Parts: sequence; C-alpha cells; structure tokens
Amino acid sequence: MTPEELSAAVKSALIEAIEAGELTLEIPGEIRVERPKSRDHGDWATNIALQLAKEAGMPPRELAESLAARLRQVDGVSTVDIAGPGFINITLDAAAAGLLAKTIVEAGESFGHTEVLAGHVINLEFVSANPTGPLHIGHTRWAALGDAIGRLLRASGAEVTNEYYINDAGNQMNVFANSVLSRIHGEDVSEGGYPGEYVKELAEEVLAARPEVRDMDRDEARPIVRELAYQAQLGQIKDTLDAFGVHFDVYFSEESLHSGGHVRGALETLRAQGHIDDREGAVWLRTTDFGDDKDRVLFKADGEPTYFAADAAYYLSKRERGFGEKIYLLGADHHGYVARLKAIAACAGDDAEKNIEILIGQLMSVKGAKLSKRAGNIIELADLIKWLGTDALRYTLARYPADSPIDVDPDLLQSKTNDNPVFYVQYAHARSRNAARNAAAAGVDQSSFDASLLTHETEEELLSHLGRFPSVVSSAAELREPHRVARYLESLASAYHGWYAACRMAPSVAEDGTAEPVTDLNRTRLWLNEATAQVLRNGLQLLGVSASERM
RNA sequence: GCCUCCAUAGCUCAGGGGAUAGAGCGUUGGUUUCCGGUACCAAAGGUCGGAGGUUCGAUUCCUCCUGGGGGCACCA
Repeated sequence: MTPEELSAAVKSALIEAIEAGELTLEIPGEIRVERPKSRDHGDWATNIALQLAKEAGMPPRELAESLAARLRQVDGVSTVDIAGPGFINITLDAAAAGLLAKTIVEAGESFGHTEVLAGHVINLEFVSANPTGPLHIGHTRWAALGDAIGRLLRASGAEVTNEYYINDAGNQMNVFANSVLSRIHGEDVSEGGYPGEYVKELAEEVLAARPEVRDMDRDEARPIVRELAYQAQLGQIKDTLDAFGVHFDVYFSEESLHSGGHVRGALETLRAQGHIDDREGAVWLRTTDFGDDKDRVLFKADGEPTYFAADAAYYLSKRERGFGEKIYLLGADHHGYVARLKAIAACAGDDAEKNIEILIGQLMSVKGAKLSKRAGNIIELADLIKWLGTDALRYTLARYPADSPIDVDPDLLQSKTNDNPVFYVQYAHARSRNAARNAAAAGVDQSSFDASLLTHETEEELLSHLGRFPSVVSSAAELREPHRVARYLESLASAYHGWYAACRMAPSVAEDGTAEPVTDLNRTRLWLNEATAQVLRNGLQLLGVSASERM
C-alpha cells in the first residue's frame, strides 16, 4: 500500500463519517499522510483530525476516533491508534507494506511520476549567459538546479520548455566583435573590451573560416566577424552545457525581438494597456503601478530601446507562445529585477502572482578553484567539470536550497566515504547492483514474491522510505526545490545500507562450502533490492546524476 | 537610505504549523570468520540569534531588534 492509497482511504473515511452524520465540514483537497519521526508512532500518521477539529466543531480526538474506526476496516491496515492531541497513527500489515517492492519494480522508471502538475504549461528560463564568453561559476548553480527543476516538473506532469535567452543584441556584441577584430590583427584588446585569451581562440576560428576578413576594411569585416565569433562562442556554451547534462529546448535570440519588430510591438501593446508615459523625451513603462520602486525607461531619449524594453517584449513573446507560467531563475545579483519583471507581467494583463515566478539563487564558490587565464580571471564551468566531474558538481549543487550560499569543498567531493553525500548515494546503488549479481550467481531470481516475508525492522524501514518517493518528487516540483530529492536519496541510501547490513539476500554458505537452498525470502528480498535500486536511479536521474553498476 | 537572503549541535547543513528539533563530519564506545567494513550500530552534544504577536499548538507564519551575505543605473 502506498501513502497515496492510504491518503485516499483517509479521505473515504472522512466522506463516510460525513454521510453518516457524525460530522459536518468541507472535505479538504489534500490529505497528507506522513512518516512519523518515531517508529513508535506507526508506519504512517496524519494530523487531519487536528486540522479539521475547529471547522467540525468537535474535539480533535473525538474526530480522530470517528475516522480511526473506519480506517481499521481498510484492507491492509493493521492497527490504527489515536495519539497525543489527535494524531492518527497507522500501521500496515507486513504484506500490504511489502507489496510496494513489487509495485516499484513493475513501475520501473515511472515510479515517482505523478500528475500533480498536469495541465501546467511552463516556460523555464535559466542560465541565459551572454554569448560573449564562456560559461563560468556564476552560471553553474542555476544550470544544475534549473535542469533538475525542469526534470521534476516534467515528472509531475507539467509541460515544460527549458529556455535560454541569448543576449545577442546591443552594444556589447559590437564590443565583442571589436575585441575579436583586434585579435585578428594581432593587437591588444582596447579598454572596455573582452580581454580573455579565449578571444584569441575565437579570432583563430574566425580566420580559419574566413581568412579574408583580415584584409577587409574593419567596418566591413565587423558584421562577419561578429556573426562567426558569436556562433563559435555559442557553440562552446552548448558543448559545456552538454557536458554538464543540461538540455535546452529553445535558444531564444534577443536580436530576433528587435529585427522582428517585437520590441516596437510590445510598446504598442503596453501603450494600449495604458501603462506608457512619455516624459523628458523618453518612453517610460509605469511599473510603479504594480509595486516597482520607480518607473522604467523603455526607449531612451535618443530613441534607442533599453535592455528592459527587450525584457518586456520577451515576456510578451512567452505569453503569446502559450506559456501560462513563466519561471525565471536568476542569480542574487539580479534580485533588483524582480519587481520590474513582475510589473511587466502585470502591465501585460497577467497575474503577477500566478503567471510569473522568479526564483533567486545565492552565489556559490569553490575552495581553491583556479581562475582561468583563458577566460580572463573567472572560474570556467568547463574547468570545474573537468576537475570535479559532472556528477559530483551537480549533486552537490542540487542538495542545497537555492537561497543558501554554498562553498564547495573539492577534497570532500573527491573522497570516497560517508561524508561525501554523492558518493554515499551512488555507492548504495553500486552496492545494490553488486548484491544483485551475487544473488544471481547464487541462483536467486525473481520467480516468486511473498510480501508477508518482509518483516525485519530494517525492511519495514526501507519500505516506508521507498513509499515516500512520489510525494517527495511532487512536493519538490511544486516548491521548485530539488534539494528535497537529494536529501531523500541520502536517507534512502542510509536505510538501504542498514538493511544490507542486517538482511542477507543470497543464501548463507556453511563452513564446508555448501550453500543453503534458495528460499522465497531470498527471492523476495531480491525484489526489495531491485526496488531500492530503481528508486535510487529514478531520484538521481531527476538530479542529472548517473547511477553506475560499479564504483 | 531602500530592497533581498541568511542566523538551528564543536563544524557543514536539513527541517511545507504538530508528538521527544534531525543528518553527515568530529568526539567516545561497539559490529555479523560468508552478498564490497568505501558499510553498520550506539552514546555524548541544542536557550532553534533576541523580544513581542497570531494559533489549541511556532524552529516554521507576522512585526521589531541585533549580527552577517548580496543588490540599487536612461549599464549590458
């Protein structure tokens, strides 16, 4: 029996009690059953009676008793107790609890997937690094978290587009092109340009493709150089993201907003909505109507659009493309943008609470990381991946909430002991594969399954952890908090190691070398082993971390 | 000045209004001659920064204070 089924049973009990006239109240949309902290409190517990006592106008314990009496009749429920102020503690039959192992193995990769976010069409924008240089440490955290959030949302039934906004417009691209041009001519990059060594590499790439640009007039060469260097740099960014296991469905060009007339179009749309002021020669969006601390300029007095104008046009584009929810993942250095982005949504006629969501992530650092001379004294993501590996990096970034600053310890990430969480979890999986190989060699197969045999304390513990997985995934998706999955995997790994230490899966071998016969207990435990491995794999997959057969 | 995030065990950190606040490390003491000891079990260790408030109940929600991180543009 899964917690979801139990939750449904509690709901039915509630409905029956209402129909029997024992109480009057509205049925809550969601009834949660949770795993109690103490095992003395049963397998699962719910505080529903405490929550509803006021509305029902009856003491919580009395309400709890009314529900408990019905729950005791449910198939698979062993005991139901009322505790403390009105908690309902439920213990399942060993067989009902153990059946979960089979359920998981049969569900395979889809175990943990739900439909809690079905119908949500989400645009998830993250990274969006400027295409004028390589990805660096500042992009790393959101690359890992954003990709994991996308996976969580999809696993929960949402339709998600991972999107990367390319800032390929504006003066910075000319500065970039000039820097490459300087390198093409063997000159130093002028003040304010891009000084990194990688610009030399880009210059070489450009020259290899179009040697003639060296001899062209610079004004003539600039657009060609700009385009080629831009394509080369964007290609490198995509390669790095690929190595990091991060996938984008759409790379959206800022330039296309300008050339396609969408920036001007956005102005007209917003003007029609009545939120535009013309003052001091400039065109302003009255964002203060919606909580921003000052109005924002869309078009400067010289007639040029601001970056903010493109932001507005981009938001409208997302809206027109049918995304009900637009999620932005921004670094803490961009938190000043929150109010104005929300104001754009409100000016466009959207609900700033529901249609736009802006997540702010704190910065990260890595102890002892070397600055890249190539990229101009920043720490490159590509270097971090080579140094620490995608798995260690992604897992570490995924295990902390985005709003806590982190300082990654490279020594820890490379250690192969308990204190390295990524190792601990991956080792649990590798150990399960090894155990399965040994079991197979000993003749243990999955030809029979008897859930009632899974009675050991550590088996009950392991099963209850396994049962939590779907709700961990769905709540992580709803809260946009992948770290819940990582923390869960650590507790699951711990329960697995505990079980492994206490319960043998392969038959024992006597002193004279003869093996005990294979029993149904051996076979059933193999199912449990496989179920755990499946959940570990599914969880790691959501974080973009691999699960290997051996370590 | 304004905005924002944070403050929980010696350290690094979890903790979506509920029961005795948890994990790893570190410390102390243990563990099955057999599936990987790269593991497991146990003990010690807390005024949840401070003060109010909401609530049957607050580490959790609200306000203020203290201490720390980050941020304020007709830049991109």
